[in-house]
Amino acid sequence: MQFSVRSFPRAILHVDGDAFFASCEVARNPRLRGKPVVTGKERNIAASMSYEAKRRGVTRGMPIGEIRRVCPDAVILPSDYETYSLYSRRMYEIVRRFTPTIEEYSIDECFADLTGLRRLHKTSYENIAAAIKKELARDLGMTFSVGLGPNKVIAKVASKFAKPDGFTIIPAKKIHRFLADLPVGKIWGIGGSTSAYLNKLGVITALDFASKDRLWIEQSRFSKPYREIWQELRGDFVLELELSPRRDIGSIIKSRTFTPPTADRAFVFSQLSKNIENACIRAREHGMRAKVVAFYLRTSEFSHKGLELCLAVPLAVPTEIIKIVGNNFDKVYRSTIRYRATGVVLSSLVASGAATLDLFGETGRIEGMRTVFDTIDMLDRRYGKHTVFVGSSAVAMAEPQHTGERASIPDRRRHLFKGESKRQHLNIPFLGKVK
DNA sequence: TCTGGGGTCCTAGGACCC
DNA sequence: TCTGGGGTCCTAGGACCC
Repeated sequence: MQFSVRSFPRAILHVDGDAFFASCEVARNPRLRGKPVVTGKERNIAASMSYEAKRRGVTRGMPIGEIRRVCPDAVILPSDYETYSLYSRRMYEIVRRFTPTIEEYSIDECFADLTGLRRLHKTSYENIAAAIKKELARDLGMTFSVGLGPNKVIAKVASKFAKPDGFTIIPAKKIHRFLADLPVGKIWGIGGSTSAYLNKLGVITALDFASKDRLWIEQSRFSKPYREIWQELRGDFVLELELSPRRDIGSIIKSRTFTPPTADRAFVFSQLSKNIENACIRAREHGMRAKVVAFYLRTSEFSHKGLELCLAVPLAVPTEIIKIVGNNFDKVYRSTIRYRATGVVLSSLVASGAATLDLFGETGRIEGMRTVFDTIDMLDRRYGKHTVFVGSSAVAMAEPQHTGERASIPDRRRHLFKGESKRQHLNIPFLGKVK
């Protein structure tokens, strides 16, 4: 078989969190270290378990009752996706210290392209990969299995080769050694149906597949994804990384014009609230919080007037920002002037990760809100934006004739925040009660 | 009105992933 | 190996138009 001559025509890294959810729980609460930890209590089945729990016989999907039987001292916790996604963002940020070319593949995995970075870091690809792995463990308090290969498929083989805490380098010339004993169905992208078909054709191991020639592949009528996997198993680089945008943007602007112009204070403020909400969604998408908030009102004569506010604590929580802006709104608003637009600028953004290294020491109230809005972000991703929205934006959401939005408002748009009282219990129909 | 090739768009279903 | 829900990608086929 003819594999690539060079070891790393491209140097692709795959990083895979070990027992990620359980590891996040341990990282957050060091007293759990060394104990059998299981998450998934809210669904009554194990979603993720520490290696201590795995050694005691706990498996994915095992009912809680059975877990207690096989491992009576298991620490069983409900899933806390807000925390897991926070650790996930931190993971990406650490990898980004070494390369901007990263694909955020899933909550506990990413790919990174190290090609061309030997000069910058003045060392080999292997040493760069080792340094990334070391910083991940040091800064996150959990282990990762890391694989380096000439493409994504081989990098995946490498990271799976030794788990947990694995570190596997597969230069193109050594690929065949790693594929010889690997069942073809273990390859990323080859599932049960295709491996059954391959087995019928006499292809049992990944090496069997990689050794087939192009004519055989064409005659066997494989679709594009399988032809690409076959190429990558031979050492070619085919599957591009789907690059995830950097999160450290400088500022976020949200503005909206409405017609006709109006002097209605409540309406203008609700428009501004809606912009703040949208800007905060953006900030949280990027894992950032603002230290400075500016808002402005544009008059029907196209002049505009605004105010810049410095926050004591970096925020990406709309209710807090809306409250602060509300306290300063009348410094800008005049009841005799008709307005045609509002806008908000969030600037001096800081990464939530950096700003929250002392995350669990922050004030309870804001921390509670952060959890609420992480949950809302999750619902937005799942059910579409503005499934839930804050009370002061309700007028803006419900008046399509002013904003040009479609008139129909889906049933699941529930008004969850009554007024601006501080602590609410949100009745989110899909999740039950969320605090 | 018919024949026919070729393009675009949409949908359904299969396969696979986390 | 199974559980389960949600999402993406690809392909094939149908409808439609020129």
